[in-house]
Amino acid sequence: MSRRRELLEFAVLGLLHESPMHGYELRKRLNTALGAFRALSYGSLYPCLRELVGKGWIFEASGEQTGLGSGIAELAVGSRRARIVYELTADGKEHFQDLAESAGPASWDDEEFDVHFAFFARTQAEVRLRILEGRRSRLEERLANIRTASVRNRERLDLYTTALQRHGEESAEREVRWLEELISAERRGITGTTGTTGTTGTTGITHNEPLA
Amino acid sequence: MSRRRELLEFAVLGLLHESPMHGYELRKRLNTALGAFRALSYGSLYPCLRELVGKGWIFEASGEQTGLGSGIAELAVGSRRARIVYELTADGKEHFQDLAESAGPASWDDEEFDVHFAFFARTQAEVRLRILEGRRSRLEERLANIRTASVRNRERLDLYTTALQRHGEESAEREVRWLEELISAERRGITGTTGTTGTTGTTGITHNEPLA
DNA sequence: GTTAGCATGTAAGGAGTTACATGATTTT
DNA sequence: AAAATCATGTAACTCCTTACATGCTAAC
Repeated sequence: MSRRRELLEFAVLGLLHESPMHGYELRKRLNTALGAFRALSYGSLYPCLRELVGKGWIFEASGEQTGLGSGIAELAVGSRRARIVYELTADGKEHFQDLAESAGPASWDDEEFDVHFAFFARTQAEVRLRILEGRRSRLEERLANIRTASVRNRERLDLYTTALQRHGEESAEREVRWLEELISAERRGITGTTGTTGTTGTTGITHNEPLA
Repeated sequence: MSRRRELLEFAVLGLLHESPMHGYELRKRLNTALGAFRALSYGSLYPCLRELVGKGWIFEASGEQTGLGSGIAELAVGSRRARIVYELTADGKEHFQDLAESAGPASWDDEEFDVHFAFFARTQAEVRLRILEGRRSRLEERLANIRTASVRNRERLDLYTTALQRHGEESAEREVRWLEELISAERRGITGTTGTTGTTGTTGITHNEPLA
């Protein structure tokens, strides 16, 4: 199973952890809230949901919504089309915790980081710190590369390339600062990241069309 | 042909426009300089090169590098492995110009924008302006979405989600400012974007591991 | 009355990554 | 002497997007 697919499963479990949802809504949330899945198609989502059901991590619950709370799934008798609402099972919750707690080098990547971060509220403080630090050092590597490159190229580049390079450098710098604030807040045991003054680019969030 | 593949072809033509290169180096440049192709594999690149040759946009030239300038392709007799150096044909140059000049809504997307921007030096001023403006309004849409969303959610979100949202918002704001500077510089006819003070996130550059 | 949005799916096809194969050369 | 890097390629497998099919409901 591809890393991307695993990430999708993780994200779905995370969203369902907040509250039960049906596919359509799930997709909307994934498209808007998480940067990684802008442009996720049903052709990806529904098969994924089926698999999660098969694994016993989620189950189909009824469509409570509109009229009569029939209680059983499949067809919401009265009103709109049968909405299949998915809910986490006990196993699903457990599996989600495992995933949230497992932070490796892959988690420092753009997409993974965003998803992990999105579920920080349900992640252990210790793991949060590890992820934030891993992410920071990843960005610092990048910064180092940019800098040596810009030294190496001295004058050789046209103005636009230079502007782009600069832009990237400053973005990375700001994100490092942002992370540093989060890290020190985390170290103080203060989850209250109220200020969040300096921010930046690569949380990938900029690439989102947030909550429509 | 997928949009992504077209973008790759565009990027390859653009890089070869600067100077002839062989596949291995081409890949390095794509992985580092252009954000869109971090993690491009040979399995994608070589087939792409073959197709470009087939279309008559590039051709295989000799591996001048090490020893004897044999002049003919295929095997660099003396030294290292036969390096196939690719070069643009006249048709290729023309086609590249066409692509560089064609700016539609797709060009406002993250990846496309980055690639287009990378070749701005060989793009008409008029087109540059159109792309920058398109990109800006795209980002402004996003900003509007973020803002209405954060109003809608008032208090409902945990601290991390809020921090993330904020971070995204500020990133987008900075990039808009960056674009604005570029746009006004462009309007003044001054290509000299010397200052580039305010920058930000989503040029996607932050997501790069620039020039190794 | 018609368009747009809600809601769930399937099938086909393309596209790209992964993994493998090979071998020279430079660095450690 | 080994390991890393240069250098080119192929094949299979997987995955995802695209497009289609269906039908209800709300808004215009």
